[in-house]
Amino acid sequence: MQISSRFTIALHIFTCVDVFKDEYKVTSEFLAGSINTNPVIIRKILSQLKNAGLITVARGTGGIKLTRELSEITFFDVYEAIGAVENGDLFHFHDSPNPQCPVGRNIHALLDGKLKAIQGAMEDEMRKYTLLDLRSGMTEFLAEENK
Amino acid sequence: MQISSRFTIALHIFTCVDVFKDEYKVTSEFLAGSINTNPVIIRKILSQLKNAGLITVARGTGGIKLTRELSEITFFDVYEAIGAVENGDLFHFHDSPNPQCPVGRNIHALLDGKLKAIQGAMEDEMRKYTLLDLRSGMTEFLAEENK
DNA sequence: AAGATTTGTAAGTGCAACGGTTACATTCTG
DNA sequence: CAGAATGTAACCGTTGCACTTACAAATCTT
Repeated sequence: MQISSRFTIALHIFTCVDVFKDEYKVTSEFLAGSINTNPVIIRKILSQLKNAGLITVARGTGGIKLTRELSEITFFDVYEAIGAVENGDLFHFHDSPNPQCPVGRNIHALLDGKLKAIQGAMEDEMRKYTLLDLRSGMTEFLAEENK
Repeated sequence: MQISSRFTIALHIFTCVDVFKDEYKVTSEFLAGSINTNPVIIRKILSQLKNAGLITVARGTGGIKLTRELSEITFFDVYEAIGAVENGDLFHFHDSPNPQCPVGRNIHALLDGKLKAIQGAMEDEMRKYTLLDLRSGMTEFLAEENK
């Protein structure tokens, strides 16, 4: 299993919004064009980002605005907003191990801390990258193209 | 999305094999009892662990043996054996972003390294835990129960 | 050699999430 | 009001997961 493409799509959206904000009206239609998917998919993701308080979306007129600086939004914020992982648990624990079995009734408590540490390592790394990193990286790529 | 319960089941299996190896014949049936699932599920997972070279399984007579010391098998080895993540990629990248769009044609290259770093942080943490840690943790839990 | 036990595997079921799509009400601007 | 955009509900097809039944292949015991 993989973490939903909604996560990478969200990052793609943020990049587009900033890159094109002065040049085009960045609507769900426009974004769907760059991402090559359906506008409704985009709107659903925008909805999640809005509910998480990362952006505002203007109805009718269209237009997406960040509520914070690019440097103040990390990959982790986006990952959380998207709900990329059910109940916040990366690992799916098999339910109801046999309580009659000594191993069965203790395995959950035993594994829990270690699995949390593993997931935590991933999430901590996610906190290191901001949307500003993404934006400046894209600027470099585009400059390279225009050489 | 979550990482398949086959991963936690595999860890459960390893724990049982070691805890019960002198006391019972540890068959797929026996394991299914502790884990509370179907023997065929267990056999499939055993098959993957075997293909990865972590264990040998005796047909007919039953019996599971590790090919290395408990301390020589990490959570990462198990995770890899199980194929918990498609193509080895934790993140699902939306396919075919629009190559006509400057962002679309560069987003993949831009994100790739960062996503790999995030996945790498998780996998490195996985390498820190061995089956021996699991075994000794279980021993402690059981000692606690018998107090 | 026969019978019992166990693994290996194919085939099929039900379910849930994902990505996609159509359709339409709602909201805002001009 | 007309036009443009978002918000959502409803539905589809596909895929992977967990589970189950069934049976062939391998191995041990007697």
